[in-house]
Amino acid sequence: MSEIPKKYKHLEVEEKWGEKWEKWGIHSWDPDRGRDETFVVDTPPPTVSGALHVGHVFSYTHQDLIVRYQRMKGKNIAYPMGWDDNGLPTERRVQNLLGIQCNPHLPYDKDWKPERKKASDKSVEEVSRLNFIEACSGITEEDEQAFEHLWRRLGLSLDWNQQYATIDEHCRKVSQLSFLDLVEKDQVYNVESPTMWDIDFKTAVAQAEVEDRPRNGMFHDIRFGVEGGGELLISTTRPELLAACIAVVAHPTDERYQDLFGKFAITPLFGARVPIVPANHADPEKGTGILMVCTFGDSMDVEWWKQSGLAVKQVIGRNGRLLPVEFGSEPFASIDPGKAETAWARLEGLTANQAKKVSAELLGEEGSFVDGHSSAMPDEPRPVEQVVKFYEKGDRPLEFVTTRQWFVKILDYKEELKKQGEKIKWHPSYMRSRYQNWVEGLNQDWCISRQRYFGVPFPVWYPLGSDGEPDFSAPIFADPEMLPVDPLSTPAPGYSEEQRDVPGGFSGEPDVMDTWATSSLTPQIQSHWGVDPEKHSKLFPMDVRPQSHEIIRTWAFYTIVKAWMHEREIPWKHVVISGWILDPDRKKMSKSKGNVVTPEDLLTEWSSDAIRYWAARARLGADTAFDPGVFKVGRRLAVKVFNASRFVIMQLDRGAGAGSYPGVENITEPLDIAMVGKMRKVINQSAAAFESFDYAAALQVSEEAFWTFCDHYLELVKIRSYMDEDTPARRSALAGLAWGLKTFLKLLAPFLPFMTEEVWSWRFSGEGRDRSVHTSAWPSIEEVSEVPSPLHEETFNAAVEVLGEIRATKTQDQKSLRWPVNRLSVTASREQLDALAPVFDDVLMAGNVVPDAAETITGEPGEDRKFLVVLELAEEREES
RNA sequence: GCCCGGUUAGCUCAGUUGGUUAGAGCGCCUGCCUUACAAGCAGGAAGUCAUAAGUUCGAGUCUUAUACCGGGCACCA
Repeated sequence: MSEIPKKYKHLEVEEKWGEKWEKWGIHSWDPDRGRDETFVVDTPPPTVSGALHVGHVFSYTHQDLIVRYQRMKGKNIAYPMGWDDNGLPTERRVQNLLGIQCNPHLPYDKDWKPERKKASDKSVEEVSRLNFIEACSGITEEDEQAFEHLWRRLGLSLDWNQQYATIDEHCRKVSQLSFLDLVEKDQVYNVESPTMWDIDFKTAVAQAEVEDRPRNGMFHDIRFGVEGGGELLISTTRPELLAACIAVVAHPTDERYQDLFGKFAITPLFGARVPIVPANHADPEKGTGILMVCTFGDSMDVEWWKQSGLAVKQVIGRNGRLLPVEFGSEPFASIDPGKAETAWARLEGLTANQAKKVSAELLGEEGSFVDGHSSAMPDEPRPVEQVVKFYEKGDRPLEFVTTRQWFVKILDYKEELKKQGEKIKWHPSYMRSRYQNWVEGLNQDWCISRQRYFGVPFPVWYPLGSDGEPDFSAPIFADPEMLPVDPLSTPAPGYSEEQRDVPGGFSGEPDVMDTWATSSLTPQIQSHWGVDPEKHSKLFPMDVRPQSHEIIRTWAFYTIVKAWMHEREIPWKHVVISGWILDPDRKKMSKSKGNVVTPEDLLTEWSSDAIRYWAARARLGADTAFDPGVFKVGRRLAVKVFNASRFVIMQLDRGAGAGSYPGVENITEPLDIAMVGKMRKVINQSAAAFESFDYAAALQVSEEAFWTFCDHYLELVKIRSYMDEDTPARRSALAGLAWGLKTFLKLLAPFLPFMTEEVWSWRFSGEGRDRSVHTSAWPSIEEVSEVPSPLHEETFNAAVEVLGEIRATKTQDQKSLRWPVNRLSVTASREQLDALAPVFDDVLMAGNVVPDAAETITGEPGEDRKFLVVLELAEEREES
């Protein structure tokens, strides 16, 4: 039996329990238990190259609350930790930290070692692909350690034996298996077509990674000639794409342009002859009602071009600069190639933004092919508010560039995917509509290839013709036994390394998969789909996917896609969505706004339990303010657990001897019975809340009951438990205290894992499951099935109310609460007095009323139906 | 334009199927060293439940509309 400390030192205690839990292995998944008794969590793998954020603490705590409850319910918990280290964020971080850039044409240098450079050093070193990948791996390892340290301090009950990283061998293997399975099922294809392209990262991006940003654009009215005479005026914000114009369109019903349909327009500057045709997407209300279609200004252009059969005029290159163009022949035919070339000479090589200005100048000067006008711009450009698509991590607008990419077919399956969403339970339920909205709005297949280096390679090669050109229509796929494979270091099946990149040989696919192509497989990764069928059957489909709402359209959606395509299954039964942390201005807290607080500092200052309490108060899905006021309340609750437990255990040790406390069969006194009666409700409500993932409601009901237990029950039972003789009354008090405290420690254990474990260890720790409060059985009303129900429902409240009146009188009289009462009379209805009678003696003792100086009077209840309490305080107080 | 949340005390939030006088904590004010806890305890002040109409014997709760805040989707020459 340990000595009970007087003060709580959270840093020491938290470290102690972190180590013990690890040593005991109480968070480990047991592979021998069946699916039915297992609770499986699809833990979000954080982007390790991002900053540790208080938002992480918030949402990971939510998962842990649910997990800890399920563990106490006896479930075998599968709660792994994954790290999302592959992909762009890591590449960016490595480029910045080490000042390196990948040049895939350089050979591997085995002597090269990554070194951090000084912030002032702006130089950039080029390294080979493999050196670059090594550097990325090194940096992510450091980052992962920082996360792990925070997770352990926060008390997340993760199974550290079950870890994965999205770039590790296992994840590469599963990702490639997934790809090959989709090839087999004919759900992927590669095609050369216009794709959204980030000109800075020089990679394709998927629809889900695109965000709209408002921008101030300029409408340019441009004068086009009409073949056979006449002119028309189109409005555009992208004059720099004029050379890419392939047609001019207006709405089929637009009166103004009926005569022009079927004719050809002549573009200014470049003299291209383009058809004038009707198109439904032209809005007569907007601009001049007639517009140019370019390859490609926006997604409408792409769509219209696809059904037009016209050739592409690509003028924007992969770096966002205007490409060299030869005028005079298809597709850049011109009625005046010389003039076109002169104009283009001033544009070629410029960025889109620079070209916009220069184009306007050129148009204003001499661009027109219309008789009687030298200028092709009758008016100055006018400002217009527009919305432009950006890659979510990018700084410049996306362009549509024609490239060869791999796609997963999702557009064909919108209905099926919506149905999958309906089979899953969303918490809160309204989050389902975000998923449904997204699926309904899909307009592109899922582009999974990225022109990056630190990612999972495609297990694909292409045969080279005698001309050395790859045949993309006949890709060579890896055999599953080869996985994971890097097609740039391993030759294609049936070829030798000498045949790489030579005519008649083969060439490896240089692209890597998008991060989401891997993280969409977290259930399959954890369950070893395709690798270990038995393990897979024990872990899949999973129970719960915790995540935040901004990645419903990516992580949740793609995971649902993969589970459906591979096995026609839902990946998990429940999705639980955490909200965001808002700063006091109600804006999302983010690194860029500079208002991020370091999580480690918070834990040090307030204790892990206090921070967990704050997170636990937020309902699922609700955005929550960063509020130190709530940390304080959490700390107060933890300290209260500490002090109340000290008191209860001191009473128990004194009255019954350390460790051998009276059991619940001794609970015979009406007050104690009434306390048990109240607790039955609390136990039921808390469990019901946890079953529906509403940890916040569970906390609320347990917390409130605990304060009542401390402020009222402990006060009322105190004097009886002080008694020196071993009477049934005292035994009942001690039994009530012991059961009550133990029950509260369990109810609060998910929220305050450190404090409750600390207190549990003083006297309640036992054998087997009872070694830790966190593996002990969740409270059940079965434990107190022998304790009778209270005779009156209101007994406990009556005691609290009358004692409250006594305390109020003393306080208003500026006397201490132990001040003696000489006389007391309580007037109330028959019914109220019946409720009070069994606990009246406890009330008198707690109120320090002189024995035999109290009376109860049956009368009309007061207007407020409260007890009418009249008392006379002692004049003097004896010094003790 | 379509869709989803939210609006309750100065602040942060509860408020089940409609049911007496709308709750808690923080903050504020007053008092109290009380054989667990001053990191405490007791008490107090403080709300036109965003607005309007409706349903009802009765609305914070249900319906409709509006306003504001936040978010999602679509469109965006």
